[in-house]
Amino acid sequence: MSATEGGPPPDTYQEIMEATYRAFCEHGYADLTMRDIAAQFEKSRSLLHYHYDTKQELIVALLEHLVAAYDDEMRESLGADPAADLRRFLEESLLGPDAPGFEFVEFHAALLELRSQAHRNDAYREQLAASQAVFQDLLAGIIRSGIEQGTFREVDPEAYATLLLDAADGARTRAITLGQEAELDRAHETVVRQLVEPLMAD
Amino acid sequence: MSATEGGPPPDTYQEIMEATYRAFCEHGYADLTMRDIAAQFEKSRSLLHYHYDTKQELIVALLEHLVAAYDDEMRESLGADPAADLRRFLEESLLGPDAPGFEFVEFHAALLELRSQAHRNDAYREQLAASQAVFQDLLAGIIRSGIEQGTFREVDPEAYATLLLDAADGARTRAITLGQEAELDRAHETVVRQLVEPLMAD
Amino acid sequence: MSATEGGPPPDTYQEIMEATYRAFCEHGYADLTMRDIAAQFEKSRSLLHYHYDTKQELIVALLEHLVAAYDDEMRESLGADPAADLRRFLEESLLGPDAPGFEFVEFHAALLELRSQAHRNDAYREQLAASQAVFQDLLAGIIRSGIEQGTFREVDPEAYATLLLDAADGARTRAITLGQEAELDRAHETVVRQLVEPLMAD
Amino acid sequence: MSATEGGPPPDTYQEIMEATYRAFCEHGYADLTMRDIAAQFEKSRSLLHYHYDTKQELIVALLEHLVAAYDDEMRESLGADPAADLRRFLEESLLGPDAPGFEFVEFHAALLELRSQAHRNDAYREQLAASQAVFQDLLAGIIRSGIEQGTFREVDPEAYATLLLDAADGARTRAITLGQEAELDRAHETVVRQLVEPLMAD
DNA sequence: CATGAATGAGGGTTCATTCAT
DNA sequence: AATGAATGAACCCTCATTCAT
Repeated sequence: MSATEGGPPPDTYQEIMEATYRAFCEHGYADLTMRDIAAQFEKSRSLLHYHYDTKQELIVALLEHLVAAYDDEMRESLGADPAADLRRFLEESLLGPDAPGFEFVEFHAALLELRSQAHRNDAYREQLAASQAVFQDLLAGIIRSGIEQGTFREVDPEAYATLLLDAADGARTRAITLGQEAELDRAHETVVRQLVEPLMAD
Repeated sequence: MSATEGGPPPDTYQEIMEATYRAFCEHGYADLTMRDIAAQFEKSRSLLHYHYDTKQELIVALLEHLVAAYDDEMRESLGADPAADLRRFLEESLLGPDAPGFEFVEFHAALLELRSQAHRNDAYREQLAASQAVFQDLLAGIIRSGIEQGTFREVDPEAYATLLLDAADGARTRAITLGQEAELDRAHETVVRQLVEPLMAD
Repeated sequence: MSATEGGPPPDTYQEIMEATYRAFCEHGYADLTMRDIAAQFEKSRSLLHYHYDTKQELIVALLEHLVAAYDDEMRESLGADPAADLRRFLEESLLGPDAPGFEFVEFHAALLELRSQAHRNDAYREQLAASQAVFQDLLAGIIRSGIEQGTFREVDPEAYATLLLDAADGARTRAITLGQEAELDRAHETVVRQLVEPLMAD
Repeated sequence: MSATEGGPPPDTYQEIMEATYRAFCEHGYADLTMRDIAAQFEKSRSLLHYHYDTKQELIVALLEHLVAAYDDEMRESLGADPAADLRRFLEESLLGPDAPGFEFVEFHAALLELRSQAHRNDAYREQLAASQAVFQDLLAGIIRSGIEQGTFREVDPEAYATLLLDAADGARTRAITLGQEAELDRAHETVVRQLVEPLMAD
């Protein structure tokens, strides 16, 4: 971070995050240039560098921004019915949120590009690990609740949560990379049948 | 393809594929330059362009090369015991083949970078779809055999094969991108317990 | 100069000069940025521009500041023994003043960078010419005294002063640019033997 | 050096050196950009980077080129009369060579800018030290010859050569930085009177 | 006086690709 | 078949300076 530390003023921060997000979805990560981001931004390209010394720093800031937003949203979405929570989560994860205007495929496509760089990039890796932990904790919590309620049979909540996330992520990655969006529906059905239903007690 | 159409002479072809593969594993896909590939190649950088008009064409040739090799290998690996075949496949998929010198993590890390480009790149997408089909057919075949033998309970072989591949791929992606290689073992255990064992009849 | 014309208030002026001087010695002239100077300054970067419209103006102010200080110091250092004065001057010029904490090499290295810009920069050139005149007058005065006293043989005081300054400056430049600080001692000896001793009457 | 090592083809090498030299004299060193050099070059800017990886490498190549040329020229210029050789050297050094079209002031001004960077730049420093050694050896050789012939009185040839070079360099630097080209003539007279004439035997 | 925010004009370098032989 | 030479389009980033408060 530059500008004597402290980050951009709130308005500008919002504008920058939104511009970066739009450019991220539109161009993906690999081909994303500072010019692309600036083109989505009302102010100057220099100002991006004034607040974020490097392109990577800006991208990391976007990740932090998104992770924080996810985290907030997740906490609110918990209901009293673990089975319903689980289903809702998988729907959002594979079919996308209802939110209109959310570019599910574009965003996840770009995110996959970024994730593919994480193993060589400490800053990205940390943010992605945090993001993963948010989902993991949420799902494990739901499963644990279900077990305690007697709704779910006894499984290792952490391991089962991971399995669900991996299966959903693998399917999403496949559908997006191969351009087979219809596979998202099929995968959703399969995961529900083979991983959620067997989880129900009795 | 350029140069009298038909591809390089066999020796040169081998050298180019090997050089490209080495550079691919070493630099990943995103940062892979023609220079990097040429550096692994005894002949000149220009010669790469003589045989393959564009960088993308060369990468596609590498993918074709790899897919063909996989395909051959897969067919030979089928045994008479579907449960054992399944286990072996998952081991190779998550823990890597026994083959010494195979850089499992590096290769899959690079491959993920490439896959993340596929949704915008028809040529990559086709090759990756072919590769996916090879695995899909193999696994579905194993499952179908198991069902016919009575070893496995009745499931949709295609859908179940996909689920297994997705779960394994999701786990591999997670382990590699987050730099948590130990997770490969844990994921392998979970997949066997939650997806292979429940498949067994009785 | 900006801001109601007349320069910064005395305290701020001192702080700015000291900050500029420190940055000048630390970074040299060529790589000196307003950021570097501000980093040595307690107040903000903008304040520098408030008091000095341009970077060049600030550097010129530093030169004026230094020349004035030299001038004062020089006048006080004159003694009654021209030969001793000459020797002392050459010692300071080539070996550095006794003053601890004076970064002889760093300062002269930076100054040389600045001098190398003077032929295209009127403002720098004027300040450096003034500085040269201070030394020239001082040395010529010493020599003239020596001749009048009969200590020195008859030479053109102005020309001989210039020769001494040139020889010392050439040697200092050589030692600093080539990183051969030991050459300063050798050059001092040579100048004394070949230019000071032959000056003595008899 | 890039381009599989070995340097540019001779024609291109000449063109690059000449373009770099012209740009060096025209813009000086501090403000010299790769674009400035390319503007003096018939071919593309990229080609400069093809043969010389960095700007610094190109500048070093120019220095090598110039030092080699100096060296050749110097060896040929030696005559049988040490006093005449010395005079001729000082004339060239302070008044410039007869060569029409040689931009004495511009070149030395730019060179001074570059020399002022040498103390932080190993590559420059090495080249400049080599250049200094060429002059030093030449002058010391002349003086030694003169002593052996009995033309000059006995002095330390190395130290006296250095003194001559330093005095000439100091004067040239002064004249150029202060924009007082007339001082070159005066300095030449003074050096001859105070340093060459006293060197003559008897 | 004093500041953080904001800008525009470059500057060096990289890279896939093409050309000439 | 094979090569070294050459190109042009971009890209990230830096910096002095100005603006609004």
